[in-house]
Amino acid sequence: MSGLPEAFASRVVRWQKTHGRHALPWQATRDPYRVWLSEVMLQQTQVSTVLAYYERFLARWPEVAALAAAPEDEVLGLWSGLGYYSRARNLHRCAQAVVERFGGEFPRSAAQLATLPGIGRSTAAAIASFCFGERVAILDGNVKRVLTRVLGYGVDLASAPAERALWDLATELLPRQDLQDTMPAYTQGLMDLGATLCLPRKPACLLCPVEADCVGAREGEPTRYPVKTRKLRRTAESLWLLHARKPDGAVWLEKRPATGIWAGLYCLPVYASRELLAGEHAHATLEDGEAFVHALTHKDLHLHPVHVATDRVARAGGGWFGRTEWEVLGLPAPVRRLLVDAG
DNA sequence: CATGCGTGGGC
DNA sequence: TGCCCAAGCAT
Repeated sequence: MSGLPEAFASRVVRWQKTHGRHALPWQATRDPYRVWLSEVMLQQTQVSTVLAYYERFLARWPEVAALAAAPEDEVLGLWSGLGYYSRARNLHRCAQAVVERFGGEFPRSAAQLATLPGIGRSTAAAIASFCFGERVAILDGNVKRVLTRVLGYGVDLASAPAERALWDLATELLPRQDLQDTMPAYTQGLMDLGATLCLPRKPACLLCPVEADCVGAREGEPTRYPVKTRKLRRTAESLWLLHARKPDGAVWLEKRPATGIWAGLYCLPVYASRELLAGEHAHATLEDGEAFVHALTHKDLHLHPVHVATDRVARAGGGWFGRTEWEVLGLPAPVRRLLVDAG
């Protein structure tokens, strides 16, 4: 391998220390609780979105035992709006597992971390490398882009063998010396390269510390990587939302089932058709609100609010919530928006 | 191995 | 504007 690995790693480390990001609120610590909290929030979520949520969580639960002792509904309430809500429920379960299985201290190896709920291979490696200097590779979206370009790795990562091979290559490229110092900077450096220079559409190769190593740059078309042949197939679905309000302004909400969309959140009653909704409220005067589209990654949800003024909803498992009550619940973003707009 | 799972931002 | 993308994981 012509000595590429060592040169590559030290270039990334040196660049991170001088040109990488150092001011993010979860970077000034090796406390695994804070690093874990940030890593889970950052899964498929951009830094700018996470910042406010991270500060609120840390202020509310300064350590893992406090989070473990919280009610799940309160965790979902603070997570509300961040998306991918299974992360919040796994976060809570993980905190409880750290307390119960590990006496309140996060385990110090990536292998042990990966046994905890919501911590997969990449998140485990991020925590272990940042906090404990372990020599383990992360492979998130940013790093996949950086490494496939540097290596000229032209196999579609949708195939599992291709992704396994890239994990192996990522491991070979890791630093080999002075790991307590180099591993945190290397891990952060790959993320920073992907987030600030090695961009999806317009990579800034002239500023890149590993341009000399980069097959994609040498070929003249780094944006060819990563290769993606599979096309995203979008679908659409219509849902009707019963917006029942009492004269005092309270709203009828139900906790959603533990699986599927918005699992565990509080929500207006959801129906697959106008007829199903109307059939359940034959005696009430229904007023159709303005439908709107809520876009998910794979699906457009066409949401149809149906307003009804009543103080009786004949459904099991829900309840009336006044504004100060529903404001702090975990609500789907479009439902929160609808309730806020309705006053 | 493929799919489901949120939301917001960039171009 | 319709895509693509974002510090992925669980099933």
